[in-house]
Amino acid sequence: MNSDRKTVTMLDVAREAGVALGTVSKVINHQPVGEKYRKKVQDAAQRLGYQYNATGKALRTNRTDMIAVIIPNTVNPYFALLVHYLNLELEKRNNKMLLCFTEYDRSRENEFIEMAQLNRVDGIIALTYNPKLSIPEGIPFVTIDRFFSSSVPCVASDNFGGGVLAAKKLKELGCRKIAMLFTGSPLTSEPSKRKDGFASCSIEMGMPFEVKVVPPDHPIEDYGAFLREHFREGRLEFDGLFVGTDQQAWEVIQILKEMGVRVPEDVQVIGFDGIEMFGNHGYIVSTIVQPVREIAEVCASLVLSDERSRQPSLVCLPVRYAYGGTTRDA
Amino acid sequence: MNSDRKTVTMLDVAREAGVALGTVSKVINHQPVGEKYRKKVQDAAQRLGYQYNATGKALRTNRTDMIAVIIPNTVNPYFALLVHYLNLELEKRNNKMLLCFTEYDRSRENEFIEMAQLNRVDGIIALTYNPKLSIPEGIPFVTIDRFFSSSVPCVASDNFGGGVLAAKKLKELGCRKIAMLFTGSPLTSEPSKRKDGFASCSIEMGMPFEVKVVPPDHPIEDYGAFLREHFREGRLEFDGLFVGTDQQAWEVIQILKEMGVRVPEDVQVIGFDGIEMFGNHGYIVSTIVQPVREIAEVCASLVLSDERSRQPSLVCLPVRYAYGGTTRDA
DNA sequence: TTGTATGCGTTATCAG
DNA sequence: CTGATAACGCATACAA
Repeated sequence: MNSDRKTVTMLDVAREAGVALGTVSKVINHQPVGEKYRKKVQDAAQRLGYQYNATGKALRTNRTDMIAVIIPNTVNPYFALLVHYLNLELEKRNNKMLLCFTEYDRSRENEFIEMAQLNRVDGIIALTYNPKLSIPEGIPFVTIDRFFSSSVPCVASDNFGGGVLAAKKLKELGCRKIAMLFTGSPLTSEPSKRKDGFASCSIEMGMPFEVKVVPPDHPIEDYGAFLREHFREGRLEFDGLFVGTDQQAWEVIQILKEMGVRVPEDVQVIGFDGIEMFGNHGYIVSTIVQPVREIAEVCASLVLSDERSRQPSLVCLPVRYAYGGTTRDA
Repeated sequence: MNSDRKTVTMLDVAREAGVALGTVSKVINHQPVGEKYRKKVQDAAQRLGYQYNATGKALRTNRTDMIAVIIPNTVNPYFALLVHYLNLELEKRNNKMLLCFTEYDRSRENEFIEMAQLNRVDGIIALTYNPKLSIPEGIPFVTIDRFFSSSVPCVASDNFGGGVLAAKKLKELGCRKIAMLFTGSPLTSEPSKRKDGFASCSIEMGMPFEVKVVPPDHPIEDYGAFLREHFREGRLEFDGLFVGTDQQAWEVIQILKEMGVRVPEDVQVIGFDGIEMFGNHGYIVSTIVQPVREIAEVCASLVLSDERSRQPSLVCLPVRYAYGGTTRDA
């Protein structure tokens, strides 16, 4: 019964097989080796129950085949979807994923970056909120939805175009006066362009509109207050609403219900993100859908790319509109 | 401009500080060291921009402070919540989380276990579906909802008790004939006890009941067929339904709506899990709530425990009932 | 092609 | 309390 007396190393396998250590390494790593040797090594490895040790390789090569993903959490369905596809794309490229949840804590964001470096991850993909994020130099770093500098690639969907699309769609669906509700982060992030596109398009179309930006702390209460201000004689001043995210759109709809405003009869609502009930049971609101899969693919591809120079500094991916029951285009 | 010419090591710091390598290691690891030496080392480290390398430590100590979590995905809200709390508890104990998504693929489950071992994780927490899971010997292993053997700790909520609670609640809410819809995995898993508790309690209470178990492939279609079989003269035979999971309960309710059966007026529905809309906006159905936080806590605590022997082989955590709009106890 | 020897950065032992 | 030195398991340049 010699169980886990001592861990079996490549050297042990080499001795057992009657070959040299280097030969074993080559067999394990699928490098060209004489067929007889290959078999001898494989047999010996089998006999001894040899198990490869990735920490040795990591130390030697300074590569871990591991990418750190830094994200607020996975409870938010959009983040869950993003993580899902990121994992898929990383796995496809033979990389592991080290997941770090920040819970929107800015100091944690920096701590995780530090931790990831200590653990010698091969790269970092980050969706963060700290405007003063300390982005390391020597390691591939890709951000989602946050532009820091031209040397740090940022991947985002076409937020401006999404805002334009929402405004157009509301007009097309017969709206006469529309509003956008947006929660503004202090950091001018890519998502803030949603309101810019909305405003720009509304002006161009000659559509009466309003944009309400509220601070990130209590968005829903502030949205409620705004809506009540514009609610007179049992009627909402707007017949079309574009809300910054699907979740907020859903929350706004709850408020509207309480006010006795019907959706989509009295007011049509469009959100942003493309969240589906349970991931595949239809959109929870009419929405501008982010191309999550493509975003993940570009992130993985960029962070693992050898070409560190001459990388695009901002990648914008196209969005699309989808019906979700809160507009009148069934 | 000497940027990343060469990575700074403890030896470099030792030389710069004029002390020995061992001393540097002790300072870094907060071991007792003369105050003067400590300062010298810290200054030198600062000056050189020294950065700790965890791969060296991993090789030397064979510990990575990393726990692998193996789970189908994070798109399912219940899994998302579980991962959320697992991460919290692991982080609290100074461990990193290596997340592996199986997408219910049984061979992948085993591959991830293999991968985790190669990477020398300190332990594995797994929620899997392969009855022939290859559980390694030399590494702490904790399962969720699946009992394999008394040497592999399993953490689950009190599924039997949850089934009892659901039956009791339905009776209490005035039901006269009830049914349980359950998706059975080929592996007799802990969750299957939900139906056992339901049946046992119904019998004891003298409540007419039925249990419908369908294979995991097309649960919803089969549920629909079952419901239509028991739908005669515009009326459902049951006035109370207990469904295996919240998601399935939600899907069943969609089917009932299409059939013209009103919830909760005509039939009351109770699910299982305790899924909330966006994690904190109220339960999506009336439900038996799993103590997710406690499950995560016990998992983390068990997998990191030194006492490998004399660990409980099955930990059952208490559930509770919560109203979610699909019963008549508003 | 195969074999040998060295070093990756850290921890731990053991003698001062 | 400090300092020199030997592993940990692997990859690779270089010699055969």
